[in-house]
Amino acid sequence: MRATPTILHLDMDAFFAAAEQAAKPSLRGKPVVVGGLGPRGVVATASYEARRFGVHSAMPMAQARRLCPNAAYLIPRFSLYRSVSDQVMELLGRLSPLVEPLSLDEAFVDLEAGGAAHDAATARAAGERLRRDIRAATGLTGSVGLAGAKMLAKIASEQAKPDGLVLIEPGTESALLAPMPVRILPGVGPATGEHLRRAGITTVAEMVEAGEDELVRLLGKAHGGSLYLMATGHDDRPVVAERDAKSVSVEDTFDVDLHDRVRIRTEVDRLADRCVHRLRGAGRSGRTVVLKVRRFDFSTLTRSETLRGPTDDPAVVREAAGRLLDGVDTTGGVRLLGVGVSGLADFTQEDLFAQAAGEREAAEAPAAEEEPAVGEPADEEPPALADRRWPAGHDVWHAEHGPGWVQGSGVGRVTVRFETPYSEPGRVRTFKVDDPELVLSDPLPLVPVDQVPAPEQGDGPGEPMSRP
DNA sequence: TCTGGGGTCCTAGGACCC
DNA sequence: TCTGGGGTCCTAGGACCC
Repeated sequence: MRATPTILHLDMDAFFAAAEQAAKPSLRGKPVVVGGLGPRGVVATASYEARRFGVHSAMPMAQARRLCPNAAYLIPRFSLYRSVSDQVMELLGRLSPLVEPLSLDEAFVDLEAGGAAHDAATARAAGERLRRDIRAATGLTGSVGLAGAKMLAKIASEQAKPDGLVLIEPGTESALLAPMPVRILPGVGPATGEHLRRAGITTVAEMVEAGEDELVRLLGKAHGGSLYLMATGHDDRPVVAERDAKSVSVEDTFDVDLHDRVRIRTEVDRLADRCVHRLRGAGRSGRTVVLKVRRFDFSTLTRSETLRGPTDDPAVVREAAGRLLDGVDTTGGVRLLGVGVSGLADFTQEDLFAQAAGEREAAEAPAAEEEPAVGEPADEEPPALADRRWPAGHDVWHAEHGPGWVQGSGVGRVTVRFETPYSEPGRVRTFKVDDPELVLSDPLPLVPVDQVPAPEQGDGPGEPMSRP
């Protein structure tokens, strides 16, 4: 806990939904819900317009549709969000070398470490300038919290939402926290909240009153102890940049439960391959393989196996996952399967081969097969025109009408709205799904590249996304 | 049409070693 | 030979976060 409010927490407002509204003028001011569109999808982000209908993150999509039938329902486009996030993180990096991203849309910054602020006034100025720069570079709004500790900076940004800034003056934290519900503290979720409620504790003040020993008795040593510190406003956790990932995992929830043992096995194989693909993309290998199974009744189990040494060999991970699956009863059906690798090490199989093989005739060996980039489709035949998918919200290009996005598709037709981030709301046209004039395209930058203010020094605000 | 996907950290018991 | 204790690794599950 420092005496100056120089820890900054940035949280972008309704990030995925706001990015879609920036990309699609016809959706601005309207309810937008981003999430999984399948029968078991959930809401990732709801725009503020949709929140007024009671729609919120993690809500089943079916429930959201009942509450807000007229919203636009869109599939997440992570490539777009990642590129906007890169621009935002680049702006944070100009404030300080100590930037700790928490997700695509959230980060802590230690302003003091970067010399960007040394007291409340300079911290506030830096926060306001950051908000202006983010809006200029991305067209989106973010909320800023400033305080002398991480926890309080995060609470401040929450209070600042949307599109605001809140600074908590050091010395005022205890009074501020006292009346708040226990759920405000990071680490108090549904279970802990209920636990505390049964003990008659509903506010932060009551946690302080209960005392450390009582919280430890109720919640355990580590959890109780750290929550007592939080409740009393003590939080000395430093801002730490760039932590290495400790595990990599992939999982799929199926539209309908799987019963067929052979099918379950092939899905596990595919998940193992996807997991290894991501692992290798990160230049890592791992020693422990984890299989996750969620059954028809939502009960979830994991089985793990630790190998003799780290691997990034898909066949090895497939076989380990397969052995683990052999020990799992799947009668009744399986709704989710997952494969993960932990115990990560910093080398890949290629390194091992290179070491083992020494300098053995690189020219003689066939070149390693090129892996497609993470998130991109493998090197396959392009689908036949009639088999192409038109995901809702995806950008397209039409030879005659230019850039637009998929508003919907079905019964052999695809509906496209022709507009761009910089245009007026556009017109809708409908085409056959096999129209050769129509192709999927990459997202456009939310702000025209030539209008992004140039940085004072150093690199530009990230690569502009490619145009079709 | 009930409940995603990607992570982190903690606890607790048993094996194993010294 | 019997008994005890501590440390580390592995496995499984659960809470929490975005």
